[in-house]
Amino acid sequence: MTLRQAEPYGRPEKRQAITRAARRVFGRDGYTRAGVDAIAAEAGVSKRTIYRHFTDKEQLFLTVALEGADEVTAAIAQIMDRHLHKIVDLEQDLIDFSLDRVAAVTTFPDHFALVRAIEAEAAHIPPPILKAWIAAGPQTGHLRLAPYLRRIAERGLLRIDDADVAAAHLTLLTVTDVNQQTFYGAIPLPQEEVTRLVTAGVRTFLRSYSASAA
Amino acid sequence: MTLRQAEPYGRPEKRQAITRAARRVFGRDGYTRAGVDAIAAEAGVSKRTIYRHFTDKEQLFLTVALEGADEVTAAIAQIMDRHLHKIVDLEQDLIDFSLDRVAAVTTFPDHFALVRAIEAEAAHIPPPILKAWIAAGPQTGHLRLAPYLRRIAERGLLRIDDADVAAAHLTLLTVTDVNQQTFYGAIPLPQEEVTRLVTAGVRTFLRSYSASAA
DNA sequence: TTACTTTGACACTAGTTAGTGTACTTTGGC
DNA sequence: GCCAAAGTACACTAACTAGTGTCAAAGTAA
Repeated sequence: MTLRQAEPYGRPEKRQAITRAARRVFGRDGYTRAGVDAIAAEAGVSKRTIYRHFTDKEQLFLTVALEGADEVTAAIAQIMDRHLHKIVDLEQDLIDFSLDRVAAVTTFPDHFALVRAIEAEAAHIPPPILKAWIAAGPQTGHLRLAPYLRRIAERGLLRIDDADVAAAHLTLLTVTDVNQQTFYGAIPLPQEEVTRLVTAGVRTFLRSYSASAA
Repeated sequence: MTLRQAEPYGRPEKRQAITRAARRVFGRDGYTRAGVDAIAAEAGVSKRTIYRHFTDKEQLFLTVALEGADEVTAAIAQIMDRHLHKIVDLEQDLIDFSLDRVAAVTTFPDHFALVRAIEAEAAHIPPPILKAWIAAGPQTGHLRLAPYLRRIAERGLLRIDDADVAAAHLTLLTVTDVNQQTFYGAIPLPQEEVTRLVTAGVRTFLRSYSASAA
């Protein structure tokens, strides 16, 4: 089972149509429920073509998952740079950053619906591939956030022992909290409520990690 | 669609055999993959009997989900009482409490495998029933934890504005962190790693909520 | 054009699954 | 031992699904 196809096949626009449709249908229906016929219809492509581009329903799923993770990771990297490059008001900047990060879930609804599907399938996905997914997605988020926090700490605005732990905690207190309550966007939450959660999370984070604390 | 059957039918031990088997199979395979035949075999019961006790595969699933939530909630209540009734060393007590709470996931593996299945199905579960599930399970956890924290704060050991928020944050920093990394126990994590995560979470919580902080 | 790759339409296999109908047996209270 | 409720065995349906085979059509590059 290969993670990515080495040799490309067919017309790229067809391939893209397939992956986009697959992302949508997998996210909407989950892996098992999603039918290859439905994906073909959604992509405006013959089912036969799907099986020429991808060997398996499983391979299609995993391809879509990994490619989507890359996309989102790139988007989040931009959000980090936008909000955490230069700090004016640390609390406000962290809140704005977290709100944007949370909003990414609604910006890529298909992908995050797919994330739910992956977590559901976790027990059925071969461990090495699952690890690859974690590495491409969630883990990268932490690893990229940590250096920003470290730099902020170096400027004397935070007091951090282990930046990786701090990054994980900030994420838990904001993004994870919201995602858990909304089931990754499946159940909507009013924006004001999101702001409340994120603000509370950032404040708890800052009380714990601010430089002024003992 | 009724949440619980008003009029009981059949022999209770059969019903229990069915629900236990269903919990296991649903947890192992997920809702869609799980076959009613498999559940019947696992329960040592005729498929026909299942359909005499439950109208639907869906109703069976939801029944199992709600009943399991009650069980786990009761167990967690005990853990809270055991660790948070009288506080000796706050940090150590919170760590021990959280470790036990995390361990509950492995104590009820079938149920928490089912939790994954529920989260996966979130978009396909009728909202009122999903709300009932949230109320019976995770939410109750927070609501019951909050009073303990409030009492500890009243004794001057914590500084808490909103006990519900504090309860949510403690849970996020410990249980949620571990659950996310292990996919609710689907992927094992060495105990020492669990202890590290929980300890770090409790410390961050305490730095933020301890009475000595500004 | 020619030669070649890619795609489409569509029928088809083979397997699975939810749920039902029915006739028979078991169980447990009286 | 009687009887009604409960459970079993099993055949069956209707539907759905992953994946393949085939052959013709359409795009592409020389």
